[in-house]
Amino acid sequence: MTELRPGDASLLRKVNTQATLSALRREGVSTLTRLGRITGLSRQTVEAVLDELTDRGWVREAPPDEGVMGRPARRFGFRADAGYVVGVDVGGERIVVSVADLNGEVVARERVAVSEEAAAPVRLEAARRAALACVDGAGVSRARVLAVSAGTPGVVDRSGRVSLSITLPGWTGVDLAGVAGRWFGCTALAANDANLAALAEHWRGSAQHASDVVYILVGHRPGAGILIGGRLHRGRSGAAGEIGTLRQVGWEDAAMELVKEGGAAEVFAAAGAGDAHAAHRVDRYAENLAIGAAALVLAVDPDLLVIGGGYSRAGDVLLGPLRRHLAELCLSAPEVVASTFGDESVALGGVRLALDHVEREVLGL
Amino acid sequence: MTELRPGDASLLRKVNTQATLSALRREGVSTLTRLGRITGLSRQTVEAVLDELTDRGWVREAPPDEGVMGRPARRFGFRADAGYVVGVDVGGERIVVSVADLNGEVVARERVAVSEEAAAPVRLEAARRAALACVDGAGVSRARVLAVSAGTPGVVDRSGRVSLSITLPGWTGVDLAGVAGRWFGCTALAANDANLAALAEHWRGSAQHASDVVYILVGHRPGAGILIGGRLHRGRSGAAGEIGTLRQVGWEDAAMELVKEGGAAEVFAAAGAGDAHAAHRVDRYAENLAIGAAALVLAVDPDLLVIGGGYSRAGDVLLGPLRRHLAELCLSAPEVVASTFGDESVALGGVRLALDHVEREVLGL
DNA sequence: CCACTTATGTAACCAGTTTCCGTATGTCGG
DNA sequence: CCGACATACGGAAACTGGTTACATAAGTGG
Repeated sequence: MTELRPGDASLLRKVNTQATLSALRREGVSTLTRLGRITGLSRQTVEAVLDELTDRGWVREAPPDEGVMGRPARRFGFRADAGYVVGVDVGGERIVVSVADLNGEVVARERVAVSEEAAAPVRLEAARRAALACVDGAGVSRARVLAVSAGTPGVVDRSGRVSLSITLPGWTGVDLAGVAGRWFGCTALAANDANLAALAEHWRGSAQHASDVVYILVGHRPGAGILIGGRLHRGRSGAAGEIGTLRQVGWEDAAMELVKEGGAAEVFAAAGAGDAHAAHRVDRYAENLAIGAAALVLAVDPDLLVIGGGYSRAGDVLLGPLRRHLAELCLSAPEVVASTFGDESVALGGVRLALDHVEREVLGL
Repeated sequence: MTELRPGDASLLRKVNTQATLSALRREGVSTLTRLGRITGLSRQTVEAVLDELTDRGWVREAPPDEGVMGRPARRFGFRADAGYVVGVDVGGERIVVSVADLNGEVVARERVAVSEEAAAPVRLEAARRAALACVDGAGVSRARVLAVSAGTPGVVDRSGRVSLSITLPGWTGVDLAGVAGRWFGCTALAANDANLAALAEHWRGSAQHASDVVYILVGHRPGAGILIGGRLHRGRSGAAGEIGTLRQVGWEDAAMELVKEGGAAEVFAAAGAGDAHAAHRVDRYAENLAIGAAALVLAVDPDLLVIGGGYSRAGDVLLGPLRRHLAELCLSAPEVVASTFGDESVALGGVRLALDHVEREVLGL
């Protein structure tokens, strides 16, 4: 049932432009002949495509290599600085911003604390300042920002509006994408933070070789993001992965248990050091977490389960018990790994989502 | 990160062949000019494509229309009888077979009872006989069967082997796809029954306009199938949707409750007639069912929840309470509808899966 | 300075699509 | 029965995009 539109010759050019461009981006800088070999296209075609891309501003000719045999080849490079994207993590306690070029190289980061009790306008203004400061600090003209993506806890609907937030005051109903779009006057997207973190992990983290991924962002209130076939699955109302809502899962009060006496970090540290009482509490937490994780794993049957968020820093102190409980609950539990990015992952996922948008819309597929 | 292979001119022909063929299949029988208008291609191109398809045997020229103005147009039709596919439901108590042509029109059905205690070889032999009888009965040459798909309860892995069956004796480990492939000497696929039923519902049933679908096959032991973006999502080991495994969900014994005193059908009938005790028992069952359904709904956030299987015949007697309990458990519950096909749905889904395979592999995309 | 290596540039050719126009073949009205 | 009209077919020419082949350019190395 694949709806396939017919095409004339210009479709070929589109396809070949796409292929050449993505090959060039993988290579960084490359010669015509080399690109031809990689893509399987003739040198002529590659040349025509690159000429067009140069005109459009996406590609720049680089000085030829010296000291090699034979006539020096013309070299071309993708103009990663032709545009930039911004990923923003609007969290409960802090705002993290990453600015990246079109290669996804992060050129600037920003991190500011924000009160968990901050009202929505205050939080949004803090995010705006952080985003602008990050772009300005990188020496990037604001006009060259092509897309912004924001991630935040809670349910974010298809239009980028926060349709339900349990933890942040006044956050429900905020049109996050709409607001973020006005920061730079470009298109903006918004999604749940765990969703973005999952994207980041699949892009450059520990989930690179997995196709179906469940990512659980553990913290005060765990959230989850799902990748199906390497692509973000958000669901009808953007609520995919919100398994924590189910009372039977017990995610609501899982963390309460953990922070009852002292901070969570201390508990993990003590458990790691051999404190039996702390280990027991971590085990209880892991057990709670495993029920929700198992529900997601059984529903989706992913290749990989990634654990991220603040508590994931505890590493195997948390992952060990979690694996054990998960194995008890599931027919065949997938591999469980920790996130490779710390609390940068949401902003980095925002970068990826924004890049996806740019690649689709601006580069034109 | 869409990996796009470059192409030469022959790619165009492939694309346009595909587009023309699918347009022709929608139209049934059509003229060159009309197909040209629909696809946006020139009449010449359509003609060339159809000539090629005629040579390859997929298309046949039909006698021209009479009584219309102007020169009679050559008419072409898709040769739906160029091949056939078989869908088989290898259930606990019965085996259902559907044979369909390449348009998916079901040309023959077969249904035989089988004991729930039947050993695997007996069940397989019964399925084989039913499948052969169905094909023979339709007057279809066995050699023209291009693909077979079988659905069965339990977990079926990517290779079509039953990797876990709880209900059927000796069923775990059976290479269902391998066995079915020998029936007609063609490629065979196998999947979980709820998965196939979900496909059927999306193809021609109540889920036609939904993109993400959760289908729950209710019965002695409920199972679930998931469609993401209209495509079957089976997961790493084919276990996607096996939420019933989770003890907290309580699907294992949900039906026990219902059949404790008398048959399930009687309970539903009594509840429908106003028997308060029966209604209470149905409500209890619905409550149990709703927990697992909620877990799937929260994980996937589908556009639609379809309830199928034997018990779904009870209609709103079951769906009413289910909707109520689901609304309590989910943030925003999706629409809940009953399956439109009775116990034909699994076999019909098998037909669809087999057709997908034929369209992809044989027609060549 | 000459041999060698590698890339470029030009021309011919091919595949697929479209446009154009003349021709064929039917219906309809007188 | 015949001419007007409507509609579709069939072939030629042009265009776009791609490939192959080959001569030429521009370096390195002895």
